[in-house]
Amino acid sequence: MEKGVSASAGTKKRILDVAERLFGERGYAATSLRAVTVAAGANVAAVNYHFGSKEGLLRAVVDRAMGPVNEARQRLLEGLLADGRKPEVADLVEGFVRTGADLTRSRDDGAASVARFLGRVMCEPDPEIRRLFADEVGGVEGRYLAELTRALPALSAAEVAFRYRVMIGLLALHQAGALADLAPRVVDDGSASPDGTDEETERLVAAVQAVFRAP
Amino acid sequence: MEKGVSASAGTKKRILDVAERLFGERGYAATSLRAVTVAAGANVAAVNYHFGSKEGLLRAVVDRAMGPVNEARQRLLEGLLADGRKPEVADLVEGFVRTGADLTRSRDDGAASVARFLGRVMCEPDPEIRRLFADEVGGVEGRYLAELTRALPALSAAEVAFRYRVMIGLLALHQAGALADLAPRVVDDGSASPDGTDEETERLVAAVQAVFRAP
DNA sequence: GTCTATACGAAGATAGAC
DNA sequence: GTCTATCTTCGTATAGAC
Repeated sequence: MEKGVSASAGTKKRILDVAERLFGERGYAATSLRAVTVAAGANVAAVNYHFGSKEGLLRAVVDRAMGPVNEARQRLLEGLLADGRKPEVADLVEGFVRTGADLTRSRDDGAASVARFLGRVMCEPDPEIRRLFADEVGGVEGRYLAELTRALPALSAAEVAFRYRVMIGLLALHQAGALADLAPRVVDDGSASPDGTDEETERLVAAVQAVFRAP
Repeated sequence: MEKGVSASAGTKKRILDVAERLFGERGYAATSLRAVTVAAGANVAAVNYHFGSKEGLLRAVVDRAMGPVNEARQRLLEGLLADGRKPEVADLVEGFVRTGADLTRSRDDGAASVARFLGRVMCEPDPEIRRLFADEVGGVEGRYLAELTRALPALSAAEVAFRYRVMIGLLALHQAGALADLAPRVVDDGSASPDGTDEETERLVAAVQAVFRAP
């Protein structure tokens, strides 16, 4: 237990890494534990040992993936609320979307796969998975919803909640990569951003801000 | 072939109905042919006989479900283009979204299940399914994209295409019922619409219009 | 032609031996 | 912690009853 860097700890991490990638690529239901374990160089039963079940593995992957996002959102919200300031809707939206979308660059390995995984999980229809995800995410997200409601006194709570769901939904589709191929893409006209900034993320932020700006 | 209302035609239709419902509830990958056939009171092999394969069944269900939607969109577009008029963005969006969302009421039975099925299929990650769906839907949707591009000369083609994908994505989430529970719903404050009109659809139309209105 | 009964090989998850 | 064995369930194929 000293360090845990025996072969075992490596196995556990490897399973998490592979599961994250495969769940993201094929979806949770369509991914077999066998596919996960052989790709991780582990035995089929190792999953049951480490995580109890397939759903336990999913929960562990979600935990690990959402941790940094939740922290970033927490910090960002505290920044926006510092000195008793009243945060702007545009800033709340931008912060929320960007902390999700920027996930792609925030991890050492498997950059894109975390994002795709989370987006994919958010789109899963299975009520059990939805509940699992809501558990993990509920706390911080709820605070954003509360702040948005406070910043939009002209709108009914139901209206704000709807737009909030639109934001989460679009973010999920974006992260899942589903937004990118829901329709034939227009050939890129050379306006691709040169360095780190992602054009699609910018557009997403702008779109969600537009939704919240509506009367 | 005269009428086809022997017991057989009933079986084929029943399989389609059940598949539509189950694919919508659990997703395509997670639905077994056995679950479909026992619920339809038919034999496992009947699927293979009538549709060739599981994917053939999916294709048939998509065909049947999208037919009326494509027709409605086609008619609507022709109406907007009549007399050489140049359609408004707001009308294009409203027509497109509403023809999708109103699907719920347009079918005799299994009203909601068609919509959920289509939304669910649109969210499937499997590239083969995406291609299948694109085949079915491409024609009419492409015309809407073209008209939107024409109606928004100030925006780059890539920007219009992005917003178009946002529209499709939100519609898919809405139909899949995913928008409804992506976040804790606010308790309905009694403002529920009295008769047929769906409050959520109205909000969706407004949200998408807002996206297209952005600079 | 429609449909059923049944079988096959592959792959899945889990339990228990080691 | 790992491996093996087992039991289930999957999609598909075949043969024949109506």
